[in-house]
Amino acid sequence: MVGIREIAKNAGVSISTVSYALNGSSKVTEETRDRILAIAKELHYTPNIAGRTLKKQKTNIIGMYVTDFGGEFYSHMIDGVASVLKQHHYELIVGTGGGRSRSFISQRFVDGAIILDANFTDDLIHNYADDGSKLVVMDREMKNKNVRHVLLDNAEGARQAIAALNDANVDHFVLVTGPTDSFDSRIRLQAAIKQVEQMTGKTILVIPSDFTIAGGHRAAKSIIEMSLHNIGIFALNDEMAIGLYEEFTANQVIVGQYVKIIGFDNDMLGQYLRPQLTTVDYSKHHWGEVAAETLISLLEGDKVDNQFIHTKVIHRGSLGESQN
Amino acid sequence: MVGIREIAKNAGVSISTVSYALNGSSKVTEETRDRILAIAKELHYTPNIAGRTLKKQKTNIIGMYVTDFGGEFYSHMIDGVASVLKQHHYELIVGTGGGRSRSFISQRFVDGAIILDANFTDDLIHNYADDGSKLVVMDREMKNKNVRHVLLDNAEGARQAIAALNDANVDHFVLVTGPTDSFDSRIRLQAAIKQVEQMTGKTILVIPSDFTIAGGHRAAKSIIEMSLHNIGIFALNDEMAIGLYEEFTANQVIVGQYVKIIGFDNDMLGQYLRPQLTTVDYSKHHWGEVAAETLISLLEGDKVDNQFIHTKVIHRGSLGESQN
DNA sequence: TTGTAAGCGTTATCAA
DNA sequence: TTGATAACGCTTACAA
Repeated sequence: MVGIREIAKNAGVSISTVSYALNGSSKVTEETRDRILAIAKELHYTPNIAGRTLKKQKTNIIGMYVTDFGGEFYSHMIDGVASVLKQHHYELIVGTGGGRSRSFISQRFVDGAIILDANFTDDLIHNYADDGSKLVVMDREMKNKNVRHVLLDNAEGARQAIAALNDANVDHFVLVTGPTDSFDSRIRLQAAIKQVEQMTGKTILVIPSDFTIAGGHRAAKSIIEMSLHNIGIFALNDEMAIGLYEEFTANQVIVGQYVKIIGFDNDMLGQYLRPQLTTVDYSKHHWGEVAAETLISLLEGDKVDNQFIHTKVIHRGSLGESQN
Repeated sequence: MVGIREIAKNAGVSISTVSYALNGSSKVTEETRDRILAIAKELHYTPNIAGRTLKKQKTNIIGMYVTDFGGEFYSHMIDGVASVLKQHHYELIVGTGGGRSRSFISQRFVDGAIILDANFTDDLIHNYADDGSKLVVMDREMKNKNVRHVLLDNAEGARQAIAALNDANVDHFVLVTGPTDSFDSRIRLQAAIKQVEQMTGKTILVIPSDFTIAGGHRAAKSIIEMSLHNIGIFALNDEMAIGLYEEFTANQVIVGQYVKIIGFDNDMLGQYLRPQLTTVDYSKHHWGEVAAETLISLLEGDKVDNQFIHTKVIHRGSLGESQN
């Protein structure tokens, strides 16, 4: 490990001069700066971040916490986060709150964090925030001076889904839910029910499920047993919609005709179903960008509000739409 | 930010006593320890990692670098890495070498790193290693005292793929490659050619492509134009195989009959094709585990060799196999 | 323009 | 068993 002392010795100057030179201060002559820079390069000098952090009390690193690293879901979002942070000269590290790396927040290893991770309880987040950490949450509502939420407009998406089913002239509305402890599921369900009631007054059947493909299988079995006609299913996420497809197909129930399905999330797999899955979409990249911008405003002391991300329906055929 | 000084003041002891108590040293009486711990808790004390790092010259954090966060490919691998690191009390952070976070390595922000990221050049990795960083690479061969590679046995996988095609009694072998700068592609291609020659002496057609779905489309078009009969295609990754499927299907060429396809990687999407894609599989989770174990051995100064991960063929129907 | 020295929060050596 | 103090690598106010 070569540090500024060694460079100073080699250059025949003091460590402060080295520090000034390295940080581009105008206090040193161009000549000494060049000399020092050359020596630093020759010695493969890289600043020790621990030393700097200790002094500056700031790492310029942002932590992002996700429940797991699975799936393309997070991919675009993280890209969005990273692109904005880069512009503002922040570095991004990604971890999962399940590990101990969440302690990076309280240890000030990160200047702030973006949380989309069920491993964090609300209480824990409040504790961090009350100790002064600046946070953005993407999977829950939260009211705290040091926290902002950047949320998908789940209610809007649910209303759009119901409207789309209604446009497809279904007679029965079936809602397949996620787990009860899911914030997204609760909001989507609530908004969907309300929308059906306001829009149509038709019957609503709620099938509790769990956001998984297997959950979709089970839901499809229940639906088949009831042998209703002309039903429209709003699967509160696409994974379950895939499960529904698989089970219906196995039972010769044709999606888009006897049963109409709309999902939520625009999972890539939906494009590989036949007919392709109609779903509620939103830009994950944009969501990430907004989260990052919000966190930076928070860090820089700017006034900033909670944010919402808009949704829209992508029609692909599973409501019986004609495809071009 | 409450530190050990403040705790010391509250407890009426010196900072060193606090440090001992906090670190569970047997030098302090149980009584004072308990008192100090209680005060620390009350004050919401969390150790400042920069201070500790500066003193210990060790962070207990491992960095993992991936090209992008996309897809389920990395997901299982990272899980494998994380599980092993956890056992050894290391923390994992994940970044991409495209950003500046790769400087964490030279800055000693991480004790070691696992690299599976085309953003790093071989030279850069050598530089880090020559400066003393311990590294494991998963996407290239590398000979350096401080580096080990943990690689997929690409050659074995390619031989298995060719053997499977041969068992399916194809007359022509078509190889669809990845980009020429891909290490995986080069090894797979080389081993596949050799295996065809040794096993059969039949004709080999190599179609250069790029590991993408679009590349698969283009390759399929070339193949259709040639109107050969009874051909077996080894797509050097599954994404291209998906592209092949799509294009063949659009041209009424039935996969598993007129054309037989085997892929590589066991991408999840392969299960959604009809017939399902036969492919060369390997455990990504295990791969990650081995990489982590290798890095830890390297960090602890244990003697450790380069490692290889085995492959096997999963038969699903795209070679015309009968499915149960 | 350059140097001296204090201080960031922690650990660890040595003395008491 | 506890305390005083140096040290880790860096930045920065102040002195020269």
